[in-house]
Amino acid sequence: MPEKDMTIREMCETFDVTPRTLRFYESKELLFPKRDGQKRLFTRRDRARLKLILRGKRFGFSLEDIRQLLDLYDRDGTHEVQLTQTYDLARKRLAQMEDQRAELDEAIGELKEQLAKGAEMIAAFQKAAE
Amino acid sequence: MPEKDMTIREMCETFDVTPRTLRFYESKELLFPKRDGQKRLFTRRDRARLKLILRGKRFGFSLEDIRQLLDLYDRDGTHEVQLTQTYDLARKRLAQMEDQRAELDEAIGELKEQLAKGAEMIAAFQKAAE
DNA sequence: CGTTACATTTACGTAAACGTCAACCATTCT
DNA sequence: AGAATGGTTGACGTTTACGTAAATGTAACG
Repeated sequence: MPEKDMTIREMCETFDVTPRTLRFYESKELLFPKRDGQKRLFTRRDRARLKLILRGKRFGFSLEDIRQLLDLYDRDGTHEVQLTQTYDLARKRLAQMEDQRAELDEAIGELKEQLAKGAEMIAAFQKAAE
Repeated sequence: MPEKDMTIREMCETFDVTPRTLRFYESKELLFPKRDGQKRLFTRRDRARLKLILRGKRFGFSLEDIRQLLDLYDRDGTHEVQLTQTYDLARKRLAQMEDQRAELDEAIGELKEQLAKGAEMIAAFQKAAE
């Protein structure tokens, strides 16, 4: 099953993105839809790439990072050097994310403390108001 | 001890921010330094506010949120309504942060999986290269 | 043939939080 | 006096990931 190429609308519905987004990604050389006259046709390859793009975004990679990663895969995913580069970038990103998580945890902790104090104050007011 | 007012430089060193940042905060009505002629003099009040601003930023509040919170405190921190509003905003923000942490955890988990796969592939290559 | 629906390109707009000049004033050291 | 130091006010630049508007095209429906 070749799973026919998809129009921009179909892509939008399938991946929950806007047309603007797809055109933007094309302009950034993240996607390379074929053309039927003027209209874009997104191939299986484009769909695969888009999935990776969206996943990458969830990971917090920038589009530029993602482009480079995709290019690495494309150029020659079978070379160890490139695999290793990709791997290293991902590991760095993971480290960042874990740092971020630590900070977030701290902030959450602090904010909870503040909230506890706030709750006390409000309670005091309500008592006083009786 | 009135702890003399501070110049912009002193503030920068004390709080590790740039002059631009302090002027920017003033322009956004987050700080209200006095003037000695042209020069800004940051009072104890400004320092207190700046601390809150920086803490707020760590919590991920926008400057606009922070400004509103500071205004609430300023206007009349002794009214229950306003306390409650502040409290609610903080709780909403906390909820956001916890959502964010959940997403981040998910992404970290996924990325770790990917890394594991990647590590396998690299290992396979290295084996094959022997 | 007219309308409706959906497509295209180009280009400017947006948001946040400052950074980075430029040009100038005011001390103050030498 | 000249130079260095540090302050000031604009005002434009930066970054990222698109949004939005304008003008135009194309294709199917009735």
